[in-house]
Amino acid sequence: GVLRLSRMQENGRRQIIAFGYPGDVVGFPANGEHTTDCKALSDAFLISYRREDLECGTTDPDLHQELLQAALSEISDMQDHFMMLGQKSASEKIASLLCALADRVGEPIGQYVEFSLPMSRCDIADFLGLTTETVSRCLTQLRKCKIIAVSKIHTVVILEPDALAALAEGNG
Amino acid sequence: GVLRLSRMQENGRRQIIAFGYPGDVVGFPANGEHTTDCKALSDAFLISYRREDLECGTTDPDLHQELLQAALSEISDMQDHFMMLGQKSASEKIASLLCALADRVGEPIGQYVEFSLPMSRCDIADFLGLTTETVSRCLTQLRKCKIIAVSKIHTVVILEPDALAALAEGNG
DNA sequence: CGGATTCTTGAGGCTCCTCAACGCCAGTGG
DNA sequence: CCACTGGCGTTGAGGAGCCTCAAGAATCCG
Repeated sequence: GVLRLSRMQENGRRQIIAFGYPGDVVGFPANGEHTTDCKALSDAFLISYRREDLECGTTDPDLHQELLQAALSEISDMQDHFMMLGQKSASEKIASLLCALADRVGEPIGQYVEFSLPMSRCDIADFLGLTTETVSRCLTQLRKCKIIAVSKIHTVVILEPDALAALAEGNG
Repeated sequence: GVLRLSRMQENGRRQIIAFGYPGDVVGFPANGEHTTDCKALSDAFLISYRREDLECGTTDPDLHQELLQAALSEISDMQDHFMMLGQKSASEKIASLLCALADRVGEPIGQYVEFSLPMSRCDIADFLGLTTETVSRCLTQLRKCKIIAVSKIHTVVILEPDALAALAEGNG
């Protein structure tokens, strides 16, 4: 299923670090400490590994190797996320997220691409560094421009992928 | 010395991913691709490793292990950076950065802590997702509040570490 | 010194946040 | 069946914070 990885501050502020989709490796520890919360947004199937097996490279070199590759891939994804958080406007952030999800889990329906958003608007907001109101406004704006359609409340159809991609890159 | 790791977009927008200080491991590849620029802000001494040695865990398990630990630590640091980019105001971002640098490279001078900022205001801005003007304004505001002092233009003295930490956490 | 670059400061505007109200839906209990 | 409730999403009005644009200091370098 889909996982939500988040981190909280004392003030109650929350940042969603990432959404975990099937095939992702999650739960990287730092100094033996886990600093993130993880919640399943839908029924999920997890495979767990024992830390000793992972940290001691000698027992299973292949597994160790896979873990390293997963960590490197995670770093690269996080760098993309940085661009989004630091440099993009609200509508660009929304467009970027929709594009990324379409590539990741989109399914062709007729001539269009459709996917579900199992996370709430609030989750999206905390992921993108926005508020739920802004997320909602940007989505309705995209609807009005006929770039996307929202069939069910948590299901999005991409009508104009090129326009969406252009928006995501800041060329809208 | 100090390194600056950044990533560019086609539009000319830039995001500083991290500043590399002595002891840091930098240059994690993803899928064999390097997607970040790296520039030395001061004379720097680098140790390079051959990729084959790193990727093939069998030749040197200890080195491989160290690399994994470095990657995990990097992920943790990046998660902190997410909190900053997504959830904090401009002055909170500046305070957070100054706190982090003080912990990392601050040197006690008399009863205060001092350190140098080898990066330009523009670099700081692109690191925090702000503009140079906003960075400058926040710094002068901190000066006027007697929380910091700017002796030379790239040298900061922390006068009130507690106040700075409170600001960084959003309790200012 | 002169020129270039960086930093600072100011005025004004735009984006996004805050606060608030309303609609929709599901669950609950009478 | 309906009223009530709470959670979530949408929409609006207003304002704060940050950006844009611009000009003036400060610093660096030839």
